[in-house]
Amino acid sequence: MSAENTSPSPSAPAPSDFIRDIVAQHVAEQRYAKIVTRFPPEPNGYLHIGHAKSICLNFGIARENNGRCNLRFDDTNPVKEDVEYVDSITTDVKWLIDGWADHCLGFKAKGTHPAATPFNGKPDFYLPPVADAKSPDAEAFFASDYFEPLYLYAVELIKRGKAYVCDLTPKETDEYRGAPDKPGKESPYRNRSIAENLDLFQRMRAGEFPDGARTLRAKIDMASPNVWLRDPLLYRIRHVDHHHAGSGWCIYPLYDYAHCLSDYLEGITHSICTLEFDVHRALYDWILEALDLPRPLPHQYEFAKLNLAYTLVSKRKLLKLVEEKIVTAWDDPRMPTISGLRRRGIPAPALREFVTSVGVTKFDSLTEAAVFENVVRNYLNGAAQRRLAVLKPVKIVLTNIPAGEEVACEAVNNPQDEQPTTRRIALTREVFIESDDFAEVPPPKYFRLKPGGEVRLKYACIIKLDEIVKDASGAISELRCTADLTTRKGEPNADKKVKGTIHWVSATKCVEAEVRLYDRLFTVPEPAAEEDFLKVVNPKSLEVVTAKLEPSLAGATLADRFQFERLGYFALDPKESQPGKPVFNRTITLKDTWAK
RNA sequence: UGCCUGGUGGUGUAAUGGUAGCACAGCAGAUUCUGACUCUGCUUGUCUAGGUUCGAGUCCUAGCCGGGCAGCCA
Repeated sequence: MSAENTSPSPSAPAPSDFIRDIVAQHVAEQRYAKIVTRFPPEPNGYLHIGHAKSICLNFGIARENNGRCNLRFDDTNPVKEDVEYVDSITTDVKWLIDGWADHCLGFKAKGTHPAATPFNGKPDFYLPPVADAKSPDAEAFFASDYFEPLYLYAVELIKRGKAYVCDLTPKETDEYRGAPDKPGKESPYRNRSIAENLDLFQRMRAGEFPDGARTLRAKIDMASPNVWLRDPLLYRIRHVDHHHAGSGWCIYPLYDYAHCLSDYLEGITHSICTLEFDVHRALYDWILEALDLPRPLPHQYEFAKLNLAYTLVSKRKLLKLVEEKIVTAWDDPRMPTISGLRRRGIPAPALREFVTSVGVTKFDSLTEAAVFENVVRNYLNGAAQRRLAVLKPVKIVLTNIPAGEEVACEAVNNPQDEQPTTRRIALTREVFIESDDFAEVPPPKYFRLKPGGEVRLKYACIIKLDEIVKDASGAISELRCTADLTTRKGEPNADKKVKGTIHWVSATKCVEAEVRLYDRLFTVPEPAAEEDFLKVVNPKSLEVVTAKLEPSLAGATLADRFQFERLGYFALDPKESQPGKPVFNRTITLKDTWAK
């Protein structure tokens, strides 16, 4: 990959969008010493394909500008969060950016916290220098590591008369807020003295009050047309331990308060989020300005999140699919989670290519599934080794080949390679072909095997169907054919043309494997728009078969990507495949323009 | 009937006052030892109405339509 090529794959042009335009302008005017972005997931679920878009945007901007992108857990709500998710998210991010933007990944030394350090004569907090993300002593950033500075900033806000402790109940707070088209009402606790606020806030931290009894609120404007400016809550009381911060706290900051200050502490320059946070930007700016902080302030930019046809990207709904056992787990290969896509066999560069190709705008769009499928096929077409496999076998007996004889054939590993390599496969008396590749009563324009018809066995020779043998129940037990060995490569009739070429495996030299065939999880393009998305789950999203594979597939490794010729792209299941007992997942089918 | 934001072929996206382009999808054909890939051709678009301008997808005004926002979630 050339140094100036900033795209997710070596061949595509460097991406350009309205956010990158803004960053480019800031770089041109040297507004910041270094471009620093962040990816701030809440550890309350697994990352999905929508997050992949955000990851590629944030890390992409970092790598294109010799900057950095911090992985920061936005873990301010201990009630919903868990270390299980911290681990899965870290794994997923690293997997997605590996070999592309891993050198931009901002991590810190394990266990470190910001230290109080004056800056330009003002009190401020400094983070330790970033650590090598590949070191075992490094970890991601955590908003919960900033609880102490955040608390001190809140005290400062109180001292400046810009925050107060409010005793309204949750219900009252709601009523006082008013409605979008109706101004709110000021809290009766709004004008407490600074001394009283300081005392109360300190006692909130000390644990003197029960959950929900008091909050810390910003003093802004209860009549603002933007409801997020109507004295928003900054802190709430929660007497629970925190998965990362431990047991030291019973007050926890809310998103709006924690996020902008976390960005500030980390020296983030461009804080990129999705459209629904647009109305929060005024609050983001208000908090930072109210504190009169000494260093350059971060700014928030919003883009439209990814919507993909036939898929859901709501953590709540994805969790429901797991809980209802509609899928086996968060990383079920049918899930749009990053771990599910990985398990399905989608290569990280293909995922990056896709989420980059849809672009970055403020337009709420719905991307067709075909776009994703095209990118995956395109990538795999170049990357996958061709192999022969039969999913639903029908036995063929080549009556003119003696039992025990092996006819050596040469198969191409990948015709897309500039210098394709080959391997040997053996044609034997008995072989399996795909049941779809035979029709006793063929439809019009059927190119495959039919009574009295000829077809080529790929890499081998042309065969002619002589006889259909059925068992007592009328089911086909075998097809007796004659092989024309003179049509093999290198033989006199090698160039003989037949309409159909089909795949096959030797019945005596093959290996068996479980193969999982996946289809889309939902039957409608917009499952999220359904009143009950569980009612549009595709009942046929998974089919399991015992397939016959060419022997070389017994040596498949997790990193391998295969095209089972004429069927699709397949990869070993990293979770359930065992040595000697392989399990393959179908990543995606080949395009099929043959009318079914 | 509040605030924010957006509207370019079927879908997604580009054009930053100067030839509406690209990708995917679709259709037709060529090629093919994968009905894949590849190649060729075709269909289809600036929300509406005014205005500014030599010239408007782009700027202005009004309207229409869509999305988001009223958690002690993020």
